[in-house]
Amino acid sequence: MAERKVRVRFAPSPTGPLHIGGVRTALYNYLFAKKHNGDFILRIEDTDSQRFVPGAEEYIIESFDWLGIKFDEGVGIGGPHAPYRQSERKTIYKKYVDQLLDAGLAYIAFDTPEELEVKRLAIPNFQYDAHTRMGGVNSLTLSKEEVERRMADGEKYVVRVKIEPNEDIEVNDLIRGKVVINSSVLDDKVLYKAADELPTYHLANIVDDHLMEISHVIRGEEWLPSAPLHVLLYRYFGWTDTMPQFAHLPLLLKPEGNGKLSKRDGDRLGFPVFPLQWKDPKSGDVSQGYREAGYLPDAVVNFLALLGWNPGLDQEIFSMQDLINLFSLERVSKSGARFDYEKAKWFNHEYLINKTDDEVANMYIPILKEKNISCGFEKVKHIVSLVKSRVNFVKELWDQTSFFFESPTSYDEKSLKKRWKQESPAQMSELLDVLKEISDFSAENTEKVVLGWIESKGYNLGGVMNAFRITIVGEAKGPHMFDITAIIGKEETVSRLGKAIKELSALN
RNA sequence: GGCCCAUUCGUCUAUCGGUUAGGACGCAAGAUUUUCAUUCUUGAAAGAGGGGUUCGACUCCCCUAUGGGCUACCA
Repeated sequence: MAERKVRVRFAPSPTGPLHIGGVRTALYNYLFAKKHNGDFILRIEDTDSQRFVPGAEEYIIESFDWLGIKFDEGVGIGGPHAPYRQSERKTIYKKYVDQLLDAGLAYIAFDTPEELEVKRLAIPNFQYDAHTRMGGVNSLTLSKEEVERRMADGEKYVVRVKIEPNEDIEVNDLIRGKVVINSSVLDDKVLYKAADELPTYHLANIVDDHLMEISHVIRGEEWLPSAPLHVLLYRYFGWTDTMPQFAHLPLLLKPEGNGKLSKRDGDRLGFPVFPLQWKDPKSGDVSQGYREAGYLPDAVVNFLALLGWNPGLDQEIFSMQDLINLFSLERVSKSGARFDYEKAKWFNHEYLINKTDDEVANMYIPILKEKNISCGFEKVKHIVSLVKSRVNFVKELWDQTSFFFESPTSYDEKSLKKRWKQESPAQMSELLDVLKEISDFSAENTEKVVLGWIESKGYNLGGVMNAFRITIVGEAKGPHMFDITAIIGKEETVSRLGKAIKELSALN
């Protein structure tokens, strides 16, 4: 095998937001390219003018930008094989369609979609192939003059590949090994539509991969059945020497139930299936995105990388560079992977606790601003350091820290029942007096004084501290009590305690 | 229906003929803690079924079952 520069591509169709499965496909392509010092190309396959959705292309680019997956060439970047948008390559495809036509490897067909629909209904397992094409309206059954007349009249036609039956076609898949399909089960696929002067996926894909010198085609398993058609096309064009190697990735499946992961699963089970939030331009429906849900891009990448691939190590946390170093197609699994949202959350938690307090504070400050809370950076940083390990997402921080900024407006029932005792009001009153006398309100000093007081009185440590906690936090949760009091300060501590004594005394 | 692909704990997976079948998420229990968490320890939990091949199969082959994909003038 001759040495060939690794060049791979991600070729989405701009028909909507990028599905998380597509993101994984792109990620594997990226990892493979970088591992082999190759190029990663973004090609937009917009050959279906009917399904084009405005904004989808921008969405795709923004998604990869967020995830830190960089393209070397393609739409938005440019490169030696521009243009990278298939709709801008019409004239290129036309030339290759004609080449096939001239060689007798493809033919022109005038059958309308309606006529074909009738046949499909009437004939079981109907497909346009060697057995049925002579019953069609095409350049094989019509005279040359008739074909020319119809074309001159502007009649809409398509170009179909002519597939010879009874031949076993081998596809060498890097993940699955040799896959053999008999050409008789293939149909004469449409390669080109005169109506919009655009090729279909199959033709455009082969021509572009060849022209762009793609060395490996890494795509979803849904393409496996048409892979034989693709190797046939390489053969028809005489490009077998440089035909890329194929690797078909297992699909991402629903977390529960049957079928592959879909947009609706996200809505139903309450998790994003798209990298970024997407607002459908037609319906106005908004779909959740990982970014908006509070995920860290590195966590998403790490999680996705391990969904269908495994380096064979016990380690699970990998940086992008680790993934690049370790990645290999041989270690991609063959069976579909069920999407596990719980594990995705765990990955985010791991990445979050590995962020510095500075980084987390910077992510948290905008959320505080939204709540009209202004607080110095150092103080936010201190608070974050105390509770960071408790959350999976930055936005969950509010739940764990609101009492640092606002005094409790109510007291949690369950906590009261369990921790607010008969003697609590009296003890809290005494504590109030003790606190008022403290001048150095640092965590260390306050703790020393209060614990000393508890001991001298012979009170139960847990009993006092838990009641105290309820008066300050509003419930039985949160970090070390004296860290809290030091942060909110003496005045606020005394005020909250006094207020709670008043409100809670009535209970007993 | 036809064709293709797949099948190890609930989930993601390791194992590439010989292991007490390993790890992680989740779950449960315990420890730590002034609370809640975190953390730590421990536990339950798997080779779809049936035939072969072999001294020996999770691992190789066949059948069945199940799951998935494709079957458009969509990608």
